[in-house]
Amino acid sequence: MIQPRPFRSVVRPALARLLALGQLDAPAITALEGAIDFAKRVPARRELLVEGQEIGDARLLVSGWAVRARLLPDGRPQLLGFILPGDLIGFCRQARPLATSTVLTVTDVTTCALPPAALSPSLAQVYAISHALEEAYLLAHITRLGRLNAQERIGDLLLELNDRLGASGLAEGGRFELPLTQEALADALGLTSVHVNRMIQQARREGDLQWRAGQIVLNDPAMLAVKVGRMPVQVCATT
Amino acid sequence: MIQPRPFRSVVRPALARLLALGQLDAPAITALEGAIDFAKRVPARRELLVEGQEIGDARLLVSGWAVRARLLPDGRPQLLGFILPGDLIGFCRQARPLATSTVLTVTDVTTCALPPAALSPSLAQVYAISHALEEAYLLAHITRLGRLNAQERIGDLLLELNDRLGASGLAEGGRFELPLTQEALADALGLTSVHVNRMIQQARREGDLQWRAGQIVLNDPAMLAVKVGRMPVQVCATT
DNA sequence: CGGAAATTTGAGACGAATCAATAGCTGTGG
DNA sequence: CCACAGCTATTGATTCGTCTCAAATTTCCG
Repeated sequence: MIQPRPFRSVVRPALARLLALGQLDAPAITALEGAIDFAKRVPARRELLVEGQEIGDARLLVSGWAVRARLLPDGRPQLLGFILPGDLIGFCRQARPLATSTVLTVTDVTTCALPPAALSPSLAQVYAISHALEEAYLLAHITRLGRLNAQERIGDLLLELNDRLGASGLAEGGRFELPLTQEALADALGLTSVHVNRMIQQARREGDLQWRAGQIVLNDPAMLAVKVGRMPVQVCATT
Repeated sequence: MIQPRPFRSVVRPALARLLALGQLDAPAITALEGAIDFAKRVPARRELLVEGQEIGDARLLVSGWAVRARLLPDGRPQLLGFILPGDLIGFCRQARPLATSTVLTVTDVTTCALPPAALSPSLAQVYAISHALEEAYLLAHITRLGRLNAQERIGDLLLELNDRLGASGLAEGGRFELPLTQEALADALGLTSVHVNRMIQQARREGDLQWRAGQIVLNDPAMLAVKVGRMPVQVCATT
């Protein structure tokens, strides 16, 4: 029998992530599955949005990783946040919005059109939660940069990624794919790649993590969370 | 003749700021003026929202300053962003939202209920722009903490405050009230108050600014912007 | 006027950056 | 299948920016 939806297994994480944010009714799920079937591939290191340019229609990241980044006058980038499967891209409410940051693909990626929120109240609610979470991650990033030292920043970011990927089934037991170079990590964390390297090695020596061939294993996420003073994220009350 | 609206002069900045964000139709302005007439006073150093607790109805900051902050386990606060007259407080779209940060009054403050967006499309648009701007300021803050040195961080933040206060008429020609201690500045910028002090003095010596009795004067905002590599903020296309 | 808060100053320590070089890995073409 | 190019990761030596601790001074406010 021919498989009608070839990407189904790849697609599950994005859908799983949205479902983890809140109940979705049948029309919403149908619309999302339909949209995902028409997902388009984009190679690594391409611009999905450019800071200051007009944003077209919002999209959903179906698979792969992207980042929000800002390029400084001196050429060095500051990575503002990571966009993972199930995250929205360019979702805003004002008319004729301009991108406040550049969005770059990190890996090969698939994205699809975002079904309109008007389609279902449950869909609108999930989008709102997703948007609120995105802001919460920005706040967490400010705190990381403002008050944590290098070792804590790395640990805290990896824990956030572990949590977020966990919601879509892309992380389990502290283990997940991390398609980032140490330099990219440095650009996110306000450090140099040399120093990130030293701190990663220290974390390895201290038994906090393993990292080989793009695979991260956090040996004890709960313990690491205590070590770096991490706080959980929640944006709405669950009944 | 008796003045019907005693706060009118204090109130203008908040209204001016909203008008600066976009056209507002008559019903929207009427509703805002009406809401502002019932503004309530809150003394300095009170919590308007508490991280993790449910947010009630959104409010508008009419006068005074507030901050979004996160308290770390070790007790030190990280200030995430400043809330100025005309800014929204607790504006979100998801059901039963929880505050992602604590909001503290810095000075004595007045706030009023936020007229519902449903009242007028122009009001909804202005709220959306305000919300998008708030996110843009978070991104700017991440960049400050991630890639600027102490001197640049201070200059860049003061320039942002100058721009934002300028939109409501509370800053003019680089001059504005700054009701913050050097310690608060340090808590926002990921520095110590000792180091903020030294850098402020250096900025004074270099002729970049004056700061006496809570009044800041940026001697040459445009030049300072070049010096710290500052980028402007814009969130939607103006026709 | 008195006391608390905020600012200022100094000396020394430490974390992270910088500069520079080496080693490992990946893919590509001959 | 090997050689080479170009990233990515690793290591070392040194410098620099910011923190820490401590104390003095000024400003603010009741």
